[in-house]
Amino acid sequence: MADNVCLVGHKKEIMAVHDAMDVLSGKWKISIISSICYYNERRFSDILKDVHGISNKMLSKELKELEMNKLIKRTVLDTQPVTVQYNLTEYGKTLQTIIDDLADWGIKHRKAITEDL
Amino acid sequence: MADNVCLVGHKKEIMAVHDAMDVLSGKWKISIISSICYYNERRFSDILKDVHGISNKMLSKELKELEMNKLIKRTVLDTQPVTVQYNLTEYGKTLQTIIDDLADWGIKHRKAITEDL
DNA sequence: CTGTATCCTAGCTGATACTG
DNA sequence: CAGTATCAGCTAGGATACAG
Repeated sequence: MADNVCLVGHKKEIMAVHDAMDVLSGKWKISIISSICYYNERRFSDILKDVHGISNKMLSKELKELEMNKLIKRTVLDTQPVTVQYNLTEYGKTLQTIIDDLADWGIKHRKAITEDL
Repeated sequence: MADNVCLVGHKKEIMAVHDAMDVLSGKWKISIISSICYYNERRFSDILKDVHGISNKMLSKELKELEMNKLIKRTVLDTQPVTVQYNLTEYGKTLQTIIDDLADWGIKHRKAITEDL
């Protein structure tokens, strides 16, 4: 068949998407980021409630990974008992567009599947 | 940017993101979609090469799920031997923005991590 | 070429309980 | 409140072989 159309290829874009997913993939990460993102700052137990179905173990693990990837910042507040605050870093905030788009798409998708049954 | 107008909460947005991720999560789906998306149409073996690291078993499984979710269309061509073409459906094309954003972000992220070491 | 069918293992994940 | 520890089941995912 004619492969003359695609001589150049799109390896770069596909790899870029892959790179992005390296950091964001998994069942929970994007939901966690969106929780922190929409509220600006969020505590452990808040996120636990926001992200439906996640366990404390998973949340803890995912937050660590996001922190390692410099997407979120963890701040321990000197209260009694201890509270911990999570914020997006400046770098994490660059994901805002993607989160917004996903929210938009999710709303349309929810409509699509409920109407389509 | 911060739309903290609503003090009550952002459950709706977070749920919407969650809904979107229901369909898109997993290690491979978004990469597969981006492959089909950038080339308009793509065959099984093409995607196998595009998406680095995926096995035929996984690809087969993920394609089925994407088809069930009406994001892609599968067309068997009457050639010898059989070839199968995958395209985004009109619905699948609504993901284009998200894919583009992810590609953009992925490129920046690649730069960020290579400079940061 | 486009898949299916097995087999097998690492690690993801939930449930529950526990610590500081 | 913010996690950690442990157990046990499930599934993602690779390797290989095979079928239409």
